[in-house]
Formats: sequence, structure tokens, C-alpha cells
Amino acid sequence: MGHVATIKDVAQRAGCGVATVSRVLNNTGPASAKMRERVLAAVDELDFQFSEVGRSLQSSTTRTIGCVVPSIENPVYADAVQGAQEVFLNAGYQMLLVCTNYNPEIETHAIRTLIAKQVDGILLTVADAQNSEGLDLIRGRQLPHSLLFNTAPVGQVSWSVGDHAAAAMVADVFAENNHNHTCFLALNFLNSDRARQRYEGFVEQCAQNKMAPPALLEVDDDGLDLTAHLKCFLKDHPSLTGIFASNDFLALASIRSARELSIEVPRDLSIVGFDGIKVGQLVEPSLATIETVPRALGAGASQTILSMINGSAPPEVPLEEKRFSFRAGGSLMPLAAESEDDGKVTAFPPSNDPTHQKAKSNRRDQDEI
Amino acid sequence: MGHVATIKDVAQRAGCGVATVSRVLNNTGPASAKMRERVLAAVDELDFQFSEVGRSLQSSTTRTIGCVVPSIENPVYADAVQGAQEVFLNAGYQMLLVCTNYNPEIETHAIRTLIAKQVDGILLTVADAQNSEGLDLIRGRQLPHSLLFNTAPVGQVSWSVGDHAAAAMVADVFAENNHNHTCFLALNFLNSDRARQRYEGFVEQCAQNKMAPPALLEVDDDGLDLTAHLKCFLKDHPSLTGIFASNDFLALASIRSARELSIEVPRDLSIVGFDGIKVGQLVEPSLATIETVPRALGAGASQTILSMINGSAPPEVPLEEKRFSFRAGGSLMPLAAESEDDGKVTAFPPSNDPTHQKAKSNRRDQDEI
DNA sequence: TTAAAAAATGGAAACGTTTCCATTTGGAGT
DNA sequence: ACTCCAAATGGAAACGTTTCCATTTTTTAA
Repeated sequence: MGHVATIKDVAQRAGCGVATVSRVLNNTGPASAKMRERVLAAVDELDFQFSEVGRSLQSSTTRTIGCVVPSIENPVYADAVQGAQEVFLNAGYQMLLVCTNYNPEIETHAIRTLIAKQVDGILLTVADAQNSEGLDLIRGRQLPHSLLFNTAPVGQVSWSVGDHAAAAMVADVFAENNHNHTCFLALNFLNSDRARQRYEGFVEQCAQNKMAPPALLEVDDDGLDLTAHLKCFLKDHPSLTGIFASNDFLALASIRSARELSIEVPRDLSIVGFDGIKVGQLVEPSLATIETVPRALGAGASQTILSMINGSAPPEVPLEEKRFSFRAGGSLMPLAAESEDDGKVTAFPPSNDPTHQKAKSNRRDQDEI
Repeated sequence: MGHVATIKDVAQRAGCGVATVSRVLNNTGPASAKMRERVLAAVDELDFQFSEVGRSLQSSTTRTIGCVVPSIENPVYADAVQGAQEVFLNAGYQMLLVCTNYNPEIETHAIRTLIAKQVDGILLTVADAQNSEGLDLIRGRQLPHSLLFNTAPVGQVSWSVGDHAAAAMVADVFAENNHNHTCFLALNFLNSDRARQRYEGFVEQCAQNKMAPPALLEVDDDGLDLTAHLKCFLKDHPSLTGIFASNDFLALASIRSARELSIEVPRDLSIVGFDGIKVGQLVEPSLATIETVPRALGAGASQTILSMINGSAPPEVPLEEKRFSFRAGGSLMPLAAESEDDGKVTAFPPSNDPTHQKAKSNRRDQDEI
């Protein structure tokens, strides 16, 4: 039962040498019609299939790519991974997936194992691209690889969102809407260089726009008990009118918490998210957010790797304006320019037909979804 | 540059045979302290790491598991895959992931390749468990495997939600809340035996409860232009008071579309989803739904596979009541028993403190999230 | 018919491990 | 110093492929 047929079994059955079997099955080299037929028959009878392990040993290629991301519970990564997987599959590669849960030790260990398994390339989002043991290992072996979502170290490409610029765009949006007192809401600030980039970009652009320096509200656990945090925070910062959440889930959780505290969004508090997850458009109020293209980034990074493998020209990382855009939504409304920091209403965007809006422009296009 | 050190290089450098290197590095068999040191030094100098390909060939085990699911854009699958991946990683296995996009050809081809790569086991959600070429291949090779989310064929285990019973529970919930005229809203009905199971369970239990036979609203594309569909459908079925959506995204999209049509949820229309995705609790009205435990299912199925590999006792699939439960939410409200099918209000559940409610019971427990 | 050329075929090495088994080494006991 | 035994070590086979090269068979041309 346990025995699966090898090329030797096929050769024996067909009454020929293994070399012939290999040639016939791979269509490499000549073979008589008669022999061809016998081999094919033997294959059929024995239900033979090549062992990729044997092949890999001989060819030193595995047609396997490693993919290391923090988590696929986050739809941003899930979409990127799926995009990558599709590109790889179309090119005849399968993908080993490892989720690190933002744990650098798991990250390093996983990369080590991937190298040992002789993957042909690695697609990865590391905790800290400036200082990653795993990344060093990969570089040491000169293994084809591409970063994804990380801020690229010098001389490296990375298919990233452009967190710094995107966050700056949020600062601009707040400025245009007369929000001066804002805060940055983050989860897992320490484990993610993405969140830090966003924070920096936001802070810098707020300064540029002569807004008040944004406060930092950092929550630790993934539970959704934001309400207590928010209550406390709002007491300490009574002038706050806008929250920039470092991802859409946090933004939605904020809206919910605000509702529990009888704070009306956007009338009393405007909220902007990050990522542009699908549900953001389904909820009421719809979520103003930075829309990103995780799937395209995953696919692009994969193509970069494939091109490294087969020596073709690598695709260019698209310009930032192709990688993110501001998506207007009902969770953000302008504050009256003259009123300093109260919640007086100037215009009330009908929040059930969400609109797209370019930053630095107040034009609103109807955009049915 | 290109050359990576093999065990032979290490042996040469350490001035010993390859067998000795193997023994030292694997801690199998004796070795003198002196030799040990020399080998370790050589390993260090050459930056040696075993090739898993060579190892696999010799040991006929790859410490790799295949995982085949329709898509990880769906958070249900994403969570399950992540749960599985964690279990495998802890056991020293890595996971080859393939997303089939509900395409049986990709499914079959992927499974064939996984078998060729000699994975030690396969975790999979197939399009149709009764008739799957890939599944047959796996069975033919007697490869350790487990189904996930599929309805189990006879004599097979599957870590599934219990779609039939869960859908029946929704019918009960509608019945308890005096909704007689309901419909089942599905996407991709043809490609998923899960959706069909849910439909059947719902229809049967509606009959059991002497409710009107539920209408079927099937939408084709993934775009969220449910509004037109819904408008049309409601015109055809004016007595409709409840929608059972076959997943939470559809449910949320329905709520949005209803809002656009100036139909108030839940006053004019009650909506129940399926899956229990996280955001369902963040939105207003919160989503009444079947809560499932995809992560636990993925982990359980993985353990089943691991136990097949190492011959230990496999975990039992939990009872259905552990695999799903009804989660009450603001999108569902009771209809007055006496009124036939108008939207008269009897009780208005405060929808911003969502409550859990067991089916067949009206007890509501406070349950802060 | 024969020689030469072309086509078909098989043996064996190589890929990087582990492991069996035989051999060598070292040390203890006499 | 010698024997004996255990410990240490290395050679070689095996795992399943591909591919080089030599050999055999067939075809073609003279």
C-alpha cells in the first residue's frame, strides 16, 4: 500500500531504462513511438507521478516561494498574500506561508527554515526592515526577494503603501476641514514600523500646516474596549475634534465607542481611518479613510521576485499617487473655520452616499459603490 | 558566490567524514569533544545549513503541509488558515497555501502538485466534497488529510460549521420573532456546497415552523450593487420582513442598500447574517448573525492531520453547539405577533449595546465587547 | 550488401542527506 | 607489553531525479 511508484518502477514495467522514461515524460530527447507508448502505459498502470523532491535535488530549484507576513487576520495582508499567491501560481510556483504575529523570533526562524527548504525566493513583511536578522540571512544567500509594506531601507525596493506620504495627506485633509486639534490612534505601535511611519508623516504635516501637534493615543490590546481609553483621552484633550486611526478597524471601533459615549460622529468628532477595507463603505457613517491597494502590492512584489529569478526586467513600484488615495466618507466633516474648537455644524455631508474626494481639492464626485 | 556549503564541504573543512558531521549536527551517535568542536567551527566558518531537500529525499518526509482553500479574502477562511498555520508551525511544519477561487480545475491541479511535492498532509476546503477529483487523489495515496468547512461525506470527518443546523437555528430565531415571510440571500450559490447546505437547513426549518417557504434571492457578482436587486425583489415580495444573508458581508450590504431605499433596518426589515465577522459588532445597527469559530476549526483540522501523521489520537470535532451560536444584534427585531406582515413596532432593542441570545430562549445577557 | 550516419537507448554519475556496517583508535585491565 | 572492548570514525548505499556519454539499433545512401 505505502509504496508509491518511482521512475525505476516505471522503467522496469516498460522494460526500459530510467533515462528513457525521463526523456519520454519530459519530452526531452528522442524516443520511438513504440517506447513512448509502453512508457505511457506503465505510467498509467502504476499511477506514476514524478517526485518533486528528487527533481529539486537534481535541479536545485523547488518552484516554491516563501511568504512571511505578520498575520492574515488583517485583511490588508490577506489581500496582498492572495494577490501574490495568484501571481506565483500562474507562474508555476507554490507559496509557503508563515504568519509571524509580529514576533521577530518567529520571523527569523521561519526565514531560516525557508532558506533550508531552498525556496526560490521570499516575499516578506518584516517587523523592522532596518534591523532584521532574517533579511540579513536572505541577503547573505543572495536569494531573490522583495519587501512588502515595509519602508524600504536605502538601496532596497519595497512594495509599500507610502505610509509617510499617506499620513501627511490625512493631515492635509484635516487642515482643509479646519480641524486643528487631532490625535493619532495606534495599536501595536512598537511592533510595526508602518504605524511609526504613519505617525511621523502625520506629525510632520500637521506641523507644516500649523496645526496643533497631534496627541498620541496608543492602545495595547486587540480587544475592542476602546471606550474607556477614549473617554479618558477626551477628558484630557477636550479640544480634540479629529482622530486619525492607524487602521480602519480602529477607526470603526472608535466610532462605536464614541456612540457609546454619546459623542456623535462626525458632528462632535471626525474620524479618518487607514487601509480602505471594504466594509468601510457599507457602514453608517461611511468611513473616511486612506484607500490602499494591497492586492496590487502583493502582485507587484511577486512579479519583482519572479523577474529576479528568470532575469527579466523587474516591474517598477508605482508612484505614490497610484498606491493610495483619500476616500471621503461620512465620518469626517468640516469644522466651521471661525469657531475655534466646538462642534458647530457648517455642512452636513449626506453620509449615505459616500463620495470620493481628492486631497487638496473639495470637488466631490458621485461614486456609487 | 553562488555556492552554498554542503555537508561535504563541512566534512572536508573539519577533516572528517560526512557521517561524522551528520552525527555531530544531529546529535545522533557518538563523537569526541575535539571532533565536535572542529565540526562546529567548520559549520560556523562556512555558514552551513542542512538542505531540507536532501533530507527530504532520504527521509521521505518534508515537514510541509498543503492547505487548499477557496480564498483568504474572506475573513472566515483567513482566520481558519491562520489558526491552522499556527498549529502546524508549532509542530515544526510549514504550510503551502493555495487559493482556488472556487475553481475546481485549480483545485485539482494544486492538489496534484502538492502530492508531487510530497507534503506530509493536506488540509482542504473543496468546492464539492461529494465529487472532488483532488480529494480522490489524496485518498488514493492515503495521504493524511482533513476537510475544513465542507459538509463531510459519509465516513469522513470534516471540521465544518454545521451549516445545516445553523441555518435551521436562524429559521427558529425568525419564528420566535414572528417573522413569517423571509428570504435567503446568497452569492455564488453554485460554487459552494456551504451555501446550499445553509439554504436547505433554512428552508426545512421554516417548513417545520410553519413559516412561508423562504424566497431565494441569488446575486451573481461580487460588486455591492445590491440595491437594484433588492428593490426589485422587494417589489415582487412585498410581504417580506426578514432576510437571511448567507454571509455577513452580504448582510451588511443589504443593510446599506435598504438604507438607500429608505427602508429602515430593523423597523421595516430584519436582517440576519452568517459567520460572525468582527466588524458586525462595530456597526450600527449591530448585526444579528450566526457566530462561528473559524480559527478553532482550522486549528482542529490541523491537529487531526498531525495526529494522523504521528499516530496519536485525533481530536474530536466539537459538538455543533460549540461550533456556532446565534448572536443577537440590532439588525433583527421582533414583529408584533398579531400584525400579519406590516412593520409595526413592538419592542425596540437598544442596538448600541448588542446582546447575545441563545436560540430558543429570549433571555438576554449583557455582554460588553 | 556494406558503410556511414542518425536515432534510440541504457548505464552511471551527480544532487545532499542519513544510516548501516566495517574499520580504526584509544584506554583499561591484565 | 598485550589483549580486549568500547568508543569513534569513515565508506558506501540509498532516496528519486536528470543528463552526459557510450553503446546499440535503425535508417539512409552508396
